[in-house]
Amino acid sequence: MKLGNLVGERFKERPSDCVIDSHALMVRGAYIKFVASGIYSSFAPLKRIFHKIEAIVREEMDKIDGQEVSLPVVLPASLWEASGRCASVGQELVRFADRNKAPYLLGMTHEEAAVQLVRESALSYTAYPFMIYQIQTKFRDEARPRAGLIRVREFTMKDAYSFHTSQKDLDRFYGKCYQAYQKIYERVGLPEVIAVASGAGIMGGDISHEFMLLSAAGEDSIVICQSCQYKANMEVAENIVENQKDELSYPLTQVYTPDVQTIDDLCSFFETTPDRLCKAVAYRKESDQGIVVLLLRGDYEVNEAKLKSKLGCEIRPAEIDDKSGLAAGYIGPYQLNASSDVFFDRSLENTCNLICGANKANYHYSGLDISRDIGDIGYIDVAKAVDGGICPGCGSHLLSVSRGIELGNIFQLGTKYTRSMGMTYLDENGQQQYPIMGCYGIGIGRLAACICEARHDAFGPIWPMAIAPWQVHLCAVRADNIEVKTLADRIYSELTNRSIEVIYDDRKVSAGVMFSDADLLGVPLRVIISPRNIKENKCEVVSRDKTLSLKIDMDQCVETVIGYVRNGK
RNA sequence: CGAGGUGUAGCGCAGUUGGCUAGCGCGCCUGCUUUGGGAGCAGGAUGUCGGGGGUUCAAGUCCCUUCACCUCGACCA
Repeated sequence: MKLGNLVGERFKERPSDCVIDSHALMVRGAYIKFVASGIYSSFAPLKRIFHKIEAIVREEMDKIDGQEVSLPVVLPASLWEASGRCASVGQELVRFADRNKAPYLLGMTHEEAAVQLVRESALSYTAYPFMIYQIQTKFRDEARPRAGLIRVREFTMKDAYSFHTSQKDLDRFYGKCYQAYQKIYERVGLPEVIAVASGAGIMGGDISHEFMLLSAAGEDSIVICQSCQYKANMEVAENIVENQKDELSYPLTQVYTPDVQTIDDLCSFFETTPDRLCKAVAYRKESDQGIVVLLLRGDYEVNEAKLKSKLGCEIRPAEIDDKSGLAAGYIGPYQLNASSDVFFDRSLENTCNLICGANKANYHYSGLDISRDIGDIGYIDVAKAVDGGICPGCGSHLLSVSRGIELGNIFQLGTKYTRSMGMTYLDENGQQQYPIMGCYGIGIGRLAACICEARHDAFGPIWPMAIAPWQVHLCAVRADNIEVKTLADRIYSELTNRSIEVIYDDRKVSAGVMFSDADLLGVPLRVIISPRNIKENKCEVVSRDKTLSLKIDMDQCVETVIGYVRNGK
């Protein structure tokens, strides 16, 4: 198509509310148009990118025997009541009533709808296994959309659901899907995406992986071992601490510490380091409003995700008042008010001579030896893994913590949904069984944004050939020159006739404008027809990533370009 | 939900202790000149100053209220 007809205004100034580059470039290049917080319309270039990504996703899903289906966006609330999620999921689920006041909701994930679709169609074990998938709009009323297309409320997602008659078969398929995902990220131009072990979140289930692009703009923390294959989301990363007890355990001694509350203050007061402190953090459980006190070594942070899953309920930081019986800033394990649940983190195992709060204002203890002073207690793992920490996989001290953007996930769901929704089949022995499920998601828009985030320069995105909105950007520099125009028109129609996707710029604008717009559109191959080139009977073929720049004879132009396109240049 | 910030033309912004017809750059339209990295000159169009209420002779500016958006946190497949 001709660039002059492409609707959408490109401009050079960076929009003030864009924090990350992919967002700024997508606005500047007229890929997206803001509609409301976390809600965008897409212009043609982005829609074309979506089509290509979706085509790749479809191919890879079909290769592992996926069947594309379509599930509704609007679902009756009763479907989610059956699984229990109507109650368990919070405000991100949009609920509304139809004209008859019947409750409905907007699908944010489709396990229930998937089970509902196939429930009566797979009554015999011979129907298994199978996988259904769809590519569809989801709506999640996120508390805080951000970063352009990275975190939005309305988005397109490929979601897939597989059904199996044994854990072994689910394991097998899970592995195939894992590989299919890696293939997808490779094909769309992000081979550096890694898989990390993750938590279940609202999906429920056991084993799960997230596919992550390491990026400073990421919202997740990822723990990676530099020496083995261990990779995990911070939410589930095990934290291992190996302490050596001092030879001498000093007696527990109360010390007057006026107005010394923070870790920093304590360290300077006692002239010591945070690892010699026993820190206390208090939470309130949402389930019964009970207080939980967590004790951990002063140089570690609480991993609230791990704590939540240990407690099995939501938590929030406890506001410490008089009623709680806790002395804010001076909480310690020794003679702690017994009305709280108390947990000791692993980081305190095998320690002595610690400093801790004395449970009364302005006093601390020194010389704490937990096994001597508190007794024989169990330790749990609720601290955040740290840079340089011990790897649970290989035991090296080579853990590093990075930021990452989640580009997809795969879950083993077990029978949570089939059981709650009464989906059964008869096995070889005529026994009624619940199928075991897996589910697999990829956000299409977020993937496009991440490709832009990972593949751009100061002037615009550098789209990989496989997903670029067009394959070739044809520039007729000085289109007012009849010779240029005639030649460029001819090249355009020849390339188009050979099924090459060409965006053709024959506007009567200066070269600067033309090239800047081309940079913003990020098309991988650029062909330049200009009076200067025509004089030598040449045309120019350059790549957006600047790795290729050649002048070739005009009559070889079409073949050369087609060659590069086919090679995925 | 907590804390902070911003709303003035399509975009980026200025607008002082309230004061005349609300400006600048980019973009847009017309004409002429230019033409290999966002051209020059001349002319032109475009504003409920986020909304509502108030104070005042007078409000973009002060007060109250409300909405939207952004950032950090909380939350989150």
